[in-house]
Order: sequence, then C-alpha cells, then structure tokens
Amino acid sequence: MPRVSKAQSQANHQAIEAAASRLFRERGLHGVTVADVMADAGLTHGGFYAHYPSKDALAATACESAFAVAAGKWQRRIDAAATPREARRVIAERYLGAANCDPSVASCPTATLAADVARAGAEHPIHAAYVEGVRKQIDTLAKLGASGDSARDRADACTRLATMMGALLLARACHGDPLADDIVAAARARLATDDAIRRPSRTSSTRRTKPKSGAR
Amino acid sequence: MPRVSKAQSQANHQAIEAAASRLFRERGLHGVTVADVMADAGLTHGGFYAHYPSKDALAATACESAFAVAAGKWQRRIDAAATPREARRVIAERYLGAANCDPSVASCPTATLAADVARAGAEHPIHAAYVEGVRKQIDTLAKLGASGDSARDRADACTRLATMMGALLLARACHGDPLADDIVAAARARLATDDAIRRPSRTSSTRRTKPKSGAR
DNA sequence: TGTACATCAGTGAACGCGCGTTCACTGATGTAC
DNA sequence: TGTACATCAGTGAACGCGCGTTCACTGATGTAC
Repeated sequence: MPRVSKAQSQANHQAIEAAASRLFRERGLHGVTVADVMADAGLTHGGFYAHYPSKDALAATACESAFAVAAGKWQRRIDAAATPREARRVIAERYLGAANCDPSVASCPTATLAADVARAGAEHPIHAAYVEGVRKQIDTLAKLGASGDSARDRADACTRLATMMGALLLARACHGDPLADDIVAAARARLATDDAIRRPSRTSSTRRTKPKSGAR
Repeated sequence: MPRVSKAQSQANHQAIEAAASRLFRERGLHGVTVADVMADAGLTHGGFYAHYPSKDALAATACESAFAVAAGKWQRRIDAAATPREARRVIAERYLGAANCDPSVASCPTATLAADVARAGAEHPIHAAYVEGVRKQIDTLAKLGASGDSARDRADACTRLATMMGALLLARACHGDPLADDIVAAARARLATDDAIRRPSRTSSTRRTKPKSGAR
C-alpha cells in the first residue's frame, strides 16, 4: 500500500527512530540491521532511505533520541524529589534498578553505546550526539550537587556518572552470576551515601551543619 | 609453505590468540573478522579452524588471555608499590592513563568487552571468561583494601572497578572533546583520595554518631 | 463539489560486497624402517 | 645413518548467507481545475 498520508509518514518516521533507539541500545550498532529497524517499525527495508540518508545517520538521530528520553526521565525524578540530593539518589537507584540490569533490555545510552561510539571514531555522526548527551547528563548531575562549589560539583558529577554506568555495564555483562548483584549493591550503596559521608569531612566546617542530610 | 614444524605451529597459535586479544578489544567482537585476526598473525584465514573450532571460541580464549595479561600488569604494580593503598592508587592512575584513553588502542578487557559480552548472552563462551576475569580483578582490588573489614573491602573494590571502567569508557567515547579530560581528571582524583578521606570518617567515631546514612 | 492526474511513501527484487565456515590441495615435517 | 612415505598445518578458492544500499514499480494521497 504505497503512498500513505503525510501524517502517517511522519508517524512512521517516529516509529523508525524509536525502534532504532531501542534496538541499537539493545544489540549495538553492528547487531542491528536496517531491515531489523524497519520491521520493528512495521515497514519494509526498502523505504528506509526516504527517511534517513544512511544507517550511520539513523544511529546519530537514534542516539539523540535515546538521550532525550533519558533526560526526560531524570527531569521527572528531579521534579518529584524533595531535595536535589534526594533526586540524585533516586536517579542512581533507578539507573541501577533490576530492569536496567537485564542485558536484553535497552537501558541508558551512556552505558550501552559507549564502546560502539568510541570505536566509531570522531568522524561518525553518532559521536557528536553522544558527547552532547553525556555533557547534559553531567550538567544535570552537577546542578544537583550540594557542595556549593560548582567545580567540585561538576567533578563529582563526572565520577558519579562513571560509577553509575560502569556498574551498570558490569552488571549487564555478568548477568546471571551473583557477582552482578554484588556490584550493583555496592554501587547503589556508595551512590546513596557518598556525599553525606565524604563532603563534610573535607570541607571541615560544614560537618556539624549537615548531620542528617543522608537520611532517607 | 604448508606443514610447518610443531614449534612453529604453536607459535602461530599464540600469535592468533595475541592478535585476537588485541583486535577484539580495539574493534569489538563484531568489528573483527577471522581473516583480520589471521592476517594480523601473519597467516591466511583458511587455517584458522585448525586452531579454534569457531570465532566464538576464539573470542573466549582471547578474553581469558587479555585478562591474564592485565592481571600480570596489576601484579607488577602491586609488587612495586610500598603499600597496598599505593598499589591501588597506581593501578587506577595507569588504568586511566593517556594511553588507555585513546580509543584506537586496546585497553582493559573489563571496559572494552563489557557491552559485547552483555549482548552475547550467558550461552556465549566468552561470558564465563569475562565473569571470571572481573571476579579476579575485584578480588585483587579487595585484597588491597585497608578497612580491615573484608566485606567492605570487597564492596569498595566493586565500586572502584565500576568507576575506573566507567570513566575509561566515557573518556574513550568522548575522545577529542575536553569533556573526556574532565571525566578522567575527576575519576583519577576521586580514586586517589577516596579511601584516605572516606575510610577514617566512617570506621571510627562518626559511624555511630551519624544516623544510618548507609542503609540498604 | 466533483473529477483527473501528478506526486511520492512504501514495496520487494536486485546489486555488490564481505562474512564465517568448508574443503581439496600442497609440500615440508616427522617417523618408520 | 639414510631413505621412503604418511601426516597435517597452512593455502586459497568456494559456499551459503546476510548486509547496506539502489531502483523500477505501485497505487493511495493530495491538488489543480
């Protein structure tokens, strides 16, 4: 049934993007074919090039889309949290939740696309999309920092994201082994308590002022 | 040229394994062909199946080999360090050194193979090799712990490895952007100072005075 | 408002290419005598 | 020790398959009149 309506064509475009966003994260850039994406969107492979100039271009768009969706989830958690610190804790908890630790399910693009993006190189269109996505995640986490020192908050955001995505990737790769649970539990505990413990002992003057800020 | 000596055949076997160990980490399981590996070892592709039953089996062996080489490097750093704490710091510093942050260079299998292993699934022969490799790395780091509490040392080792490999992957994926340097610098600083700051404030006096900030 | 027709999103076959794997063959190695 | 020959590691062509991409075609859509 060729020649669908303009509205339907736009809906198809979105479906292709959504399918690509999910499939690329699930199976990697090399593990997904153009035909896979199109079939997932309910179409045949031949029509793909009316929507995107190449598979690489689709990968870049799908990466942007995945980061945008993830950013929306983070924002909703921030809005729902009582304090920035609670927001950070909730984000990390969900990030390392059981659903994300299942390697057959698409999770955060930061984690699932990292190796593919690194190998694709700076010329690949996905590279810029990925770097911008990571930058925004770090900015978001940095704004939730509680040290009052923006440089330190940003550095903490960097290590926080590294710990989150490293633990997620390890858990996904070790899925089925008890080691995966150990890693997730350790990272969740660390991310939940990190600042409450570390920050006061360093700024030395604020120790007394935040005795209960690590509470739930 | 056929029918080389038994010694030469064994040397070729090692060359194939070494080439695979490096190439799989550099380009991923899907980014390397059997012909690539054989050519890198100075052979033609047809002879591969006299050495390994399949590409998947080679991947498992290459993964073991990569972890063994990495473990040797870690051990040499431990032997050279004055204290366990210094060993941990040096390991993290080298792990996040400029050489490893270049995505065109093969680095730690924990980081470079994580996504591929997760996607390969538990049935793939590389899975067991990867999990064992990670377990040994965590055990090694845990033995360098200084808390005196083996459970806590192990949990710290888990988060430490997650932070190391997460930061490495982020840096490799963001290579060329200043963000990559920020991430590495933040992670290096955190990994260098983490225990010196965190441990004493927790183990001795403050643990009781603070409300259970580290639950779960 | 109804009709004629140009447009173009989607189809499915096809193209060129590269992959993992197989196999008949080669000829130096290693061994039996 | 020397000779004859079976062995088998390595070669390179070939197989079947699947990939990214192209293209002639289809026929409902959208529009000009």
